[in-house]
Amino acid sequence: MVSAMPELPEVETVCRGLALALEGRRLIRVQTYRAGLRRPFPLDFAERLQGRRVERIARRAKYLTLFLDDGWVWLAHLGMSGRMLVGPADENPPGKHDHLIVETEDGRRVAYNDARRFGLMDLCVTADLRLHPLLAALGPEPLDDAFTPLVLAAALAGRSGPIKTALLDQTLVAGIGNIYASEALFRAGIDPTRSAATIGLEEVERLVPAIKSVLIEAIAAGGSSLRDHRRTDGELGYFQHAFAVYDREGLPCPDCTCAEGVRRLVQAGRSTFYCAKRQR
DNA sequence: CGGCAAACCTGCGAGC
DNA sequence: TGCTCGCAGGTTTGCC
Repeated sequence: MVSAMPELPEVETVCRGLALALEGRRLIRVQTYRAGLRRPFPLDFAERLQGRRVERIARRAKYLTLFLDDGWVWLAHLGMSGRMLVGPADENPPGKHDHLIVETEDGRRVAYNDARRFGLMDLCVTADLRLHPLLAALGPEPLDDAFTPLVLAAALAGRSGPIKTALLDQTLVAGIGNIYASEALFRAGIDPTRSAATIGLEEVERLVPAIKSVLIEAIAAGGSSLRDHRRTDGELGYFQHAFAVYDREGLPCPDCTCAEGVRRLVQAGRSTFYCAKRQR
């Protein structure tokens, strides 16, 4: 069994699990159980996957890219509640919210399960992948060496909105979501409500390593399992136990025991968690 | 262009 | 036990 929930570390965890199950394998059976997710599946989606061998699986931001042997790429996004469940190919009927099931020549089965159906599937010619409308505008990968303080500082300049909201903008840097935005700002000691443009270079020089370290540690932990995320082997990720502030309203942060504890506020409709004493 | 609210859809936990 | 409300990891659209 496998699955996921989607910020960069969770998608990376799913990517690695899927690679173990599918790379080098031919898809001998593909079945969809509804017309699509947040948008319709591509025309003849199941037929176009059927019989193809999966050569390689990679991740770009929160997207999974499965490279097929006919020069096409299967592009998948997990939305909020999407999982990839890996198991033996048996005769079990599709489970509740299973929307797509593939079976491999060596007897494995991967079910895409997504209660909220915010996920997305598409097909794209490999040569055009970088130009795909969903990928073309994405910012740098935060774990790439090319993602440097100078790059982030340039992206933040001129943005009047809060730094926390800016980190969620996938065109600025791709892959950070609501959990890791709060956690990275805590590590960097930066108040999430500050205007992005006011974050000085020395602060950006703390923020970039903070982003990288929290993502790397979360990947090593198999991601964070709050509600949905599972690893490919069915185990829970455990990084949620390492949260300093996320979902910890009123509790002390690791660095201080101020009476009010971690604060929660809403920015652009999303919860933000931070320590007012530790973050300035 | 920037920023924000709402919408997409279902499940779950808290409170009554 | 059961109902209602609020909230949830993401992205897109539309309005100001």
